[in-house]
Amino acid sequence: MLIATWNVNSLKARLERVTQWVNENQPDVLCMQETKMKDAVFPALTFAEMGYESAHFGQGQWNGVAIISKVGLTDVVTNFAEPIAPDHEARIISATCNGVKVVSVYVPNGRSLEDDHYKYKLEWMKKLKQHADAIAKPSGRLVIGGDFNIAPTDDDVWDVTKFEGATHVSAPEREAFADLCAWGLTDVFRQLHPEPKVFSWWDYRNGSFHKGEGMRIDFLLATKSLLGEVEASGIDRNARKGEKPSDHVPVTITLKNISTKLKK
DNA sequence: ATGGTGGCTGGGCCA
Repeated sequence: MLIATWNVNSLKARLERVTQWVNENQPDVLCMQETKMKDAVFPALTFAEMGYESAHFGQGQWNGVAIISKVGLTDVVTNFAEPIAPDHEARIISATCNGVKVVSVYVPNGRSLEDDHYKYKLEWMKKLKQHADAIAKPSGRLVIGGDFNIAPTDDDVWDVTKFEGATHVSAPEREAFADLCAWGLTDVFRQLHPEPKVFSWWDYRNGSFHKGEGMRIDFLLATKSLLGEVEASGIDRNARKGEKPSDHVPVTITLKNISTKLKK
């Protein structure tokens, strides 16, 4: 079972790149973020023709998250699960796909350490942990995929000295991420790939991709009970090349056994 | 270089 997460930075602008990547890689489940569209224009039919069910939680101009699956998609929850106070933006959607609880998240950026958006980000991370608790037990089969807008360690940033006083690397953000993991989640890519300076995002500006100036801020976090089934994890940096790329690339994990039963 | 690029939009915000 191949699960992927990808901040597509506008599904309208990225649809051709996304369908091409899906056709080539055939993920069983893909979490998307920043679809930047209303539910009414989400291209469900396009994905259906490719064999995928889909669920989208959009708001329009900004944010928007989705899950597409070809191994079943049930129990869809938009926004945080009850009784958590709902977010005023479309940043989280959950579903069950082939016995795995899958959550697609777009964690707030934070903007700057002084900004109210930064407090909102930290609060949002607390609520994400509550959400995990509401829909699964730490012993359960849960994967949270998404753009966390947090680089957990200095190894996840090209040059941390460029980030003094900035978001994404601050101690409170990293503590919030560590707290979420301490609930019972593992950053699967990091577990399998200890090497530093492997990134999932590069700024469009300044030729950042060409210069290797990126960050690893997109993750698939899995509960312990799934770790024994993990065969592989990857970051497809090729997706940052070519015409009209997103500034993020897909992150993937492969779980053994549990999808083949559904495929004829 | 107080810049740069890209995606909303339709001027300026957001990332």
